[in-house]
This record gives sequence, C-alpha cells and structure tokens, in this order.
Amino acid sequence: MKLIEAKQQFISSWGAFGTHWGINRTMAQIHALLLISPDPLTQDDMMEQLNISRGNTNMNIRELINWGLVERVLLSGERKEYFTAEKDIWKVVRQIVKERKKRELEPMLQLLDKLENVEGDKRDKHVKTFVDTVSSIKKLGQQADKTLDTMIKAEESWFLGMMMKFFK
Amino acid sequence: MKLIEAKQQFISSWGAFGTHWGINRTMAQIHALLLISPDPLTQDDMMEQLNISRGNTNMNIRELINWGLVERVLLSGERKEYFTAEKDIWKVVRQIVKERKKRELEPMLQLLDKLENVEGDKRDKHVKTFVDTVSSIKKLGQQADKTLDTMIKAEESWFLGMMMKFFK
DNA sequence: ATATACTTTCAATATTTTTTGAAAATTCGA
DNA sequence: TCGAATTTTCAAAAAATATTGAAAGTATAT
Repeated sequence: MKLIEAKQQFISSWGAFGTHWGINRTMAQIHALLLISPDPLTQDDMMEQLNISRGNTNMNIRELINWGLVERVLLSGERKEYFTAEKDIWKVVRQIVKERKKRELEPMLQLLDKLENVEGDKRDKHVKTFVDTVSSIKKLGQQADKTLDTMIKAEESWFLGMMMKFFK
Repeated sequence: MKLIEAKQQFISSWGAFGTHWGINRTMAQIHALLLISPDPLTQDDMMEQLNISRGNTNMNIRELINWGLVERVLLSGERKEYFTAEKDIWKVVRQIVKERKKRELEPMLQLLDKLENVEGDKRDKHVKTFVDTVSSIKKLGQQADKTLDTMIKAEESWFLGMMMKFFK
C-alpha cells in the first residue's frame, strides 16, 4: 500500500473510531492528520488535506487545544499559525483520560452521592433497588477514579511493566 | 429528595452520560430504568415511564439484548414479555468492555497491522512518522487488548484486590 | 380457525449535530 | 495608522441520527 492511501485510511478510520466514542469525526480526523505529520501544519494545510471548510477546521483545532492534544507552534519569520500534536501515544492517552475523568466521571460521582441519600424506607424494594444500584455504581466509579489518578501520574514504563507482570 | 425525583435524575443523567460515549440516549435511559427497577418491566411500562414510542422502545430493548445487558424474562401465566437488566455492575462493565473490544479495538488492530506495512523508505520522514505513529498505537492497543481479556475473565474480588494493592 | 394480544418493522418526520462560508475581528508589518 | 493577511464567529444549510406511529407480522387462547 502506498503512503498516500495508507494515510487516507488511517485518517478515515480514526474519524469513524472517534464517532463511536462521542468525538466528532472532524476533530478526530484533524488529530489523526497531525499525528502522522512530521512537521507542524497550518489551518490551510488541514483544510486542503481533509477537504473541510475554514470554520470547521478552526473550531475543531480549538477544541483539540482545549483537550490538550494539540498545540500552537510559532515558526519564526512566519505570519501564519502552525499546529502540532503530541506524538507520544502514552501521553495522549493519559491526557484524554485526565480530561474525560474531569468532565464526566467526577460530575457523575457527585450526582450519585446526592442520589444515594434519597428519602424513603429501604424495606420498600423500590427504594432498596435504587439505593443499591446507585451505591454500587458509585463504588465502582470511585475505584476507577483512584486508579485513573494513579495512571495519570504514572510513567509509561512503570505502567506497562505493571500490566505485563499482572495481566500476562 | 423523593424517590420519584431521584429516579428521574438518574435516568436523565445516565442518558446524557451515554451520549458522551457514543450510546444513544434512549438506549441508556432504558438501561438505567431497568437497573433501578426491582422487578422486570414490559415494553408498555418503559414507554410510559420514559415517554417514548413503541417502536423506539422496541428497537432499543433489542439493542440492549444484543449488547448482552438486558434479558427477556417469561413470567408464567403472562402473555406479555418482560425484561430485566443485570444488576451486578461489575458484570455490566465486563460485558460492555467485552463488546466494545470486539466491535472496536480488534478491528482497529487489524487495520493498524495492515497500515504498518506501508511501502516506502523509512528515511523519508513522512514514511517514518506514519509508521512510528501506527506502530506505537498498535503496541498500546495490543497491550490494552491483553489487559482487557484478563479483566473480562477476572472475578470482581480478584480485580478489585489487585487495584487496591497496586494503585493505592 | 379465528380473534385477540402482543411484537416488529420501517418509511416518514423530527431532532440534533455538524458543516459551511461570508462577515467581523484581530494581528502585524510597513 | 493603514491595509493586507490571518483568525474567529455564527446564522443558515446540510447531514446524520433518533423517533414516531401505523401497518404488517406472530403467537396464543378459545
């Protein structure tokens, strides 16, 4: 397979993959493009390579920057802005985990905390099932929260080593 | 907070949560409703409690069954079908992991395998960056694949114990 | 065998999400 | 300060996705 074709496939599947995980296709595609580009790109480069409009490109670059996955790069003597993505996949994963934890897991845990204290008699099976379900989700969520914190702080080598050792 | 209100909140946030992870709102809401219902429910129960149409309800129950998260229950002497969700959250998580691994991770790894063998000279930085990126994603993916396999097979107690021990 | 209760399908519709592109805003060199 | 280059915004349009509801299909009791 030729490079150009391989790139296309990579970008397009990365986009499809993203949509299965609640990430918009264009954002995932821009990320994919930057991941496989040796040098920083401009908005115009991305527009051209992905065939998308200026506004779309701009919005999604911005979103990727919010996620901490892409950075602005200033090339001396250039007026235009360039962008580049972190290439170390382990760092990328940690960053995504960190963001999703903050955006989704933590608010969810707060809610479960509140719901756990619902009024009512636990001898009523409706109350009991509700509280038991909420509590067990909360417990799992808290465990995940702790585990992910450790993962976020961990070095790749440490983490991989741990995985190798215990999940062989 | 009253039970009825707590239920509403739980269902609605579970739905919103689902949409962040590529799961359709109604499917997540039906799942939430079944999780907190002590007894099996009929389609009509769900339609009424969630205010959704018959077709929508039916399609999403079916999808939940495909995911292995919901089961049909036959109550003797009853004509109608009843449905119930697995309440053990650890089992639920393992089942979701198992399905997503099969549906998403494995096909992705197959693709990466193919893309890794792109034609071209690795001294060309475009080729090099592409191959390096693909390889490192593949490596991480393979590691995740193995780890998740172990997790799918694991007992809750074993897994939680392991987590406690190593990620305190 | 028929009527009735119940389930499934799917074309049409509604809703949500994404994308466009042109106008406004900003930046920067001269 | 001016003006060209560049970036950002956002209302409108397009596309994707989810939902409805009525008709068709199935199963069961009598």
